Amino acid sequence: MTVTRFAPSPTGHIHVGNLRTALMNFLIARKAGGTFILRIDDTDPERSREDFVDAIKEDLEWLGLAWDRIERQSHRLDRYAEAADRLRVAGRLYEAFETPTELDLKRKKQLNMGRPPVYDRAALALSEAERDRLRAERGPGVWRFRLDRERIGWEDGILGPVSIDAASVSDPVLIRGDGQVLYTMASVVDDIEMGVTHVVRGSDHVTNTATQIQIIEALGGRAPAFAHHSLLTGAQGDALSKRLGTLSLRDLRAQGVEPMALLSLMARLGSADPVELRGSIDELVEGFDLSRFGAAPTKFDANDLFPLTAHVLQARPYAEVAGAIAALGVPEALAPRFWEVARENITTLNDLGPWWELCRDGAEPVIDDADRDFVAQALAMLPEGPLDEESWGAWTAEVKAATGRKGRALFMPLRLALTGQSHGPDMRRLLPLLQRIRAKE
RNA sequence: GGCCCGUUCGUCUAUCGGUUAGGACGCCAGGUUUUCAACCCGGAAAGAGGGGUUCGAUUCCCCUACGGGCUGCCA
Repeated sequence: MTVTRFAPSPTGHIHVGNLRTALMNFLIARKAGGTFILRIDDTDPERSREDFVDAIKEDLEWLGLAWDRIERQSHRLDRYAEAADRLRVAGRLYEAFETPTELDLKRKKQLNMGRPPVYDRAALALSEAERDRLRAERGPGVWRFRLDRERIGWEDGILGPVSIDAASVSDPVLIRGDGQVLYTMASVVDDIEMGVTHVVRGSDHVTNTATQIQIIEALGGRAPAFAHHSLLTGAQGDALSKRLGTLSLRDLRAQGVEPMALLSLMARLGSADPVELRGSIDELVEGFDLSRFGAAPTKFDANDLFPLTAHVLQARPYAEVAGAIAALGVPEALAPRFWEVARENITTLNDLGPWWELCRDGAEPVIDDADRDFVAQALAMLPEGPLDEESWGAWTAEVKAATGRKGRALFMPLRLALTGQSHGPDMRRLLPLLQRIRAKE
């Protein structure tokens, strides 16, 4: 049974980087017919916020990434405490009392001497009496996991064989001085107890994986299959984290990005398979292959989302946008035709508004001096009363016969006079929708 | 500074040592369309640099440069 999880901490909104992780885990579970767990990493009560939990769920629902199970780490504190006890008994957890300032100093010293900034394990040499004294003086210490100093290797689902020497890594702090359980610990305990079989996460976790493998083994668990995807960078190669403000899912949604456009891109970006717009999540599942992803940092350009979004919309039946169109104030009698006409000329649903305004209010005519007489003559021939899809053809044929103009010289001045712009929907179908023609007034 | 990963068209990438270095997106040109889009067709466009190994390196090894990550009582 394949079990994957997405474990966001509710300290902010989900952004494209998170989404990539979430999507990969989701797709792996779906493809294997397994379970996808949404695990809210809310062990830190100071920074976790309930409104972010809601926002995360809302974003995932918007995308259609349904979870089979939801877990909250804040409900599992006793499990972490129990695991910590087992590690203590096994002699793998030791209390350390250095202050952050002291640690910082140690690191700087090591760096100056050209040595790796690895915790020196001074606390391991403390006697019982010294520990009691420090505890009395400074309060409870932090609890560090004693790493076995050997090379830790695994077969990574994306990176291939990876190995890290534990001697180049500090013994990780698992429990803070105030008793707060840290990510490294909570994550491992949950993965073991929830039966997680596959973990996909960003390559910023590679070193964590090495230490977590040892913790898992110390707890008698079996390490899941790990895979680390590359991190996204901005289009210029700059770190994406600097620009996350504009790349949260909420912002993308507000900009009109369609879920399937976003998912189609994220499921393929950085992989050897081409980005193809998929119509459904099932199709995404089918075409997903983790082993096709590369290890190099991946440039992400939000602009790539818009052509995909335009494609999504062009294929969308009226029934699915009826609500959005009604919200613009388009009368029901006009709405289906309005959609048929406008959808080929929009990038996002947000672009619908201006087209409706054109239909409702008409446009300030644009008339070239050279065409002034021609346009006036043509407008005089435009029939009064309701227009239909035959009107444009009949009218322009009549104008053509009267003026001798044809082709672009015939049509473009009329388009400009009626719509105020040179681009737009098919005039034959647009004309009947125009509620006002200001050039005529 | 240490550790880990990486570097092929603008972008994402293919190539299990011998290829006219392929595809996709984007871009450009043409066709179609009264416009735009869509669609069709065509085109431009790439192996970071230097050493090895080899009959032969994009491919294997080393060095350099560059990029990303980690080096937290964050996740």
